[in-house]
Amino acid sequence: MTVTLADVAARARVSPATVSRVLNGNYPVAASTRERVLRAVDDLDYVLNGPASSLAAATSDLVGILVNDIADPFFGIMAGAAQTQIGGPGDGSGRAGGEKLAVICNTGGSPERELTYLTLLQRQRAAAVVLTGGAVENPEHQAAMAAKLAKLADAGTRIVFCGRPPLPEGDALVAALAFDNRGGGRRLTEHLISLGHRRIGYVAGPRERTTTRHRLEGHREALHAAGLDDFPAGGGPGDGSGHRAADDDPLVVHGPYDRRSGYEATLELLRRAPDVTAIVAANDTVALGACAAVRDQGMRIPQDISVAGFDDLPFSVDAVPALTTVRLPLFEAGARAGRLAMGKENPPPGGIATIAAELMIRGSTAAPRG
Amino acid sequence: MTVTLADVAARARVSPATVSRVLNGNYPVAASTRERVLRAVDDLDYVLNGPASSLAAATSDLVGILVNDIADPFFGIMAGAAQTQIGGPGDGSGRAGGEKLAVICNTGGSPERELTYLTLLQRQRAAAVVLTGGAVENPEHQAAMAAKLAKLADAGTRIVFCGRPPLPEGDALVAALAFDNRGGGRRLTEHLISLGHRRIGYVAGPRERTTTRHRLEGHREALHAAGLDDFPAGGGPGDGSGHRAADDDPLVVHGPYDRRSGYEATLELLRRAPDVTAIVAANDTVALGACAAVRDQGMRIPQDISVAGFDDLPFSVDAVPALTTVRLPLFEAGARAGRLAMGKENPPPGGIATIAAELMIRGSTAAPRG
DNA sequence: CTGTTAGCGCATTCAT
DNA sequence: ATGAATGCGCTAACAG
Repeated sequence: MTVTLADVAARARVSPATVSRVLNGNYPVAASTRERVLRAVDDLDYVLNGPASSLAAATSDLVGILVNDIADPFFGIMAGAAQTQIGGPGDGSGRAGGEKLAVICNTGGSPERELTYLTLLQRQRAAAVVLTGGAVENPEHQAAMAAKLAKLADAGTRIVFCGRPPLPEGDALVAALAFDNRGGGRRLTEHLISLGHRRIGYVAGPRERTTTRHRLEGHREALHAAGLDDFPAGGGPGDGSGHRAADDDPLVVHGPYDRRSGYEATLELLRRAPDVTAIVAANDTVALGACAAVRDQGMRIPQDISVAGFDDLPFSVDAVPALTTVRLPLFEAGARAGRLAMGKENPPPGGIATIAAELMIRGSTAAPRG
Repeated sequence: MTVTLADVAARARVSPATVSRVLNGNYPVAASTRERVLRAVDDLDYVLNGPASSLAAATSDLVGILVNDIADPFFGIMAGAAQTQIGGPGDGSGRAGGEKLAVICNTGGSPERELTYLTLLQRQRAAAVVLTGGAVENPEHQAAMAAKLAKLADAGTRIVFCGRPPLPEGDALVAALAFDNRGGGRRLTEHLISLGHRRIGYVAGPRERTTTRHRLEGHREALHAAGLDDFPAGGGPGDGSGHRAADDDPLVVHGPYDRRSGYEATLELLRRAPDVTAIVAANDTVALGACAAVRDQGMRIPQDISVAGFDDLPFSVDAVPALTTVRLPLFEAGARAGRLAMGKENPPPGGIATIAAELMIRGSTAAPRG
């Protein structure tokens, strides 16, 4: 019924071993033989049995890409970019040669699902795993992740972090591409301060996420430097003290990275502190919700209140007014992560590269009135 | 080095077969035995070898989800929804039980890559494949797809179409969920006509895509019914005659489904026909570009010109003014496709279900000026 | 309910 | 440059 490598060998009048060699291409084979085999493959419409070859070779051509939320373009862009480097250009024949199969796994931001996917990928003997987006800063989960990743690395799976800082104990990694969330957050708030804002609301992302913490820390650094913080700016990375401080700050509200959260948090912020003249959102999607809330309260952007986002997703430039935000080179980072996963590119020195964030000043921010 | 099922069996003092049975859970095993095995699994930190079990069982736990562009929320939402039904809720242990691994494959809208991915999935002996989004209407490609899908189906892979019409010869399919693109497009243009618009520009998607064709056909149906078409409304589905007609229509411009295309096509439309009072875009992303172009020309929306989109992506309600569009229940459709792929839900009668599109009238459309 | 026995289809030694 | 033989780790009959 199903045609196997042996069938191809028979038709090409060679041994199975030879067929295997031409298919994998990593061994010298006479040109004439190769051609005969290839013809037999086409004639028989043969498709390699992936599980069988993975079993024999003890490795598969799967590359996993873990994302928090694939419906969010932030992840979609990175994942799509990574896939361009992994899937290979295709030879146009639809025949599928030596390319890898990039598989995007949607964790929904849940630590459990993240681990489950890693186990599934481990089970598949994945060639590489790319982890995107902020990590959950829970000691237990971090330990479990470190252990799991170490096991994957042991089994020969390449590990790449993209837009996420490496794990504290992370030696089992090929490379990490970390976004400069803190620097971006700082420059964004500095911009607002330089415009004359003194009371700035902050709609933060979910707690216990590195992305959330770093962006917020950058914000507070800028406030602190300007002497605008009623609360301490928090300690160094990972000491956790920043959380308590932020928890007490009435100008900071936490919520998920979605539009609705931005809307509601902004309403709450406006209630708590009607004198805020600017609102910084954890990302562009949240900022869109913030804009809607501001408008629904009868205020204009930026005349009555400035709003800023983060990421510079494609729709941000089309917001009205266009959104001031911090651009992250998501596509480039994703592509680079893909190349690292494929071993096409050498890891950065020290295993970690920090990717710069660029302030994009547009129409949604302006000097406060009066 | 690597722990195998035999090791677990030895430690649990049972046969390998028994371990296999508790792991797969599809066979009666005494509770006490099961517990012993499970403990051994935990003690040894055993992870099933996917390739080996797929080889032996002649099927894998992979489910492929093909999308045109994962950076586009249109696909991200469907894919994410499908994955919620496929990945399983996870048992919170990170241990990975019987769940499937949903893998999202980004074709970039390229027919070759689509076929390549199907071959890769076939190679992996995927349990199911979900194809999302519009299909390319190229006879050669359609034939190749039909052949490939038939082979997959033969090998026991379940096939589900989501937001895409089934193939003409498509019998090798479990189910198709098709969006009512034509009806949605028609109602949208009817709405514009009822508002008083007579000259309506249309920014269409790429040619040779079912989605593009159906939406455009709906538009032209509405025009025709109102006696507003200078050109024939095109024949029935698939006869291709609609294309030629549309090609000659100065009020229709084709382009990719992205913001930039919307911007440029709108400029072109405005140049060709300065008297248009409304612009219908192929989707919301394109509509955003159209809005930007309209504004850059110094015109106001909707006072000077109305703009409408399609899909009702999350950001559309936050556009200013909020975008009139056609809502497609992307999440629900994706989830249903996921359930169909898992065999959790029965296929619709006749194998195909049409999913209704709902007109969302918002601020970006209004009556033309006097 | 559990153990025994055979392969699943291929990549790789080792020969030649 | 090619062929022959071996085993990857597991599941699925088949017994018991």
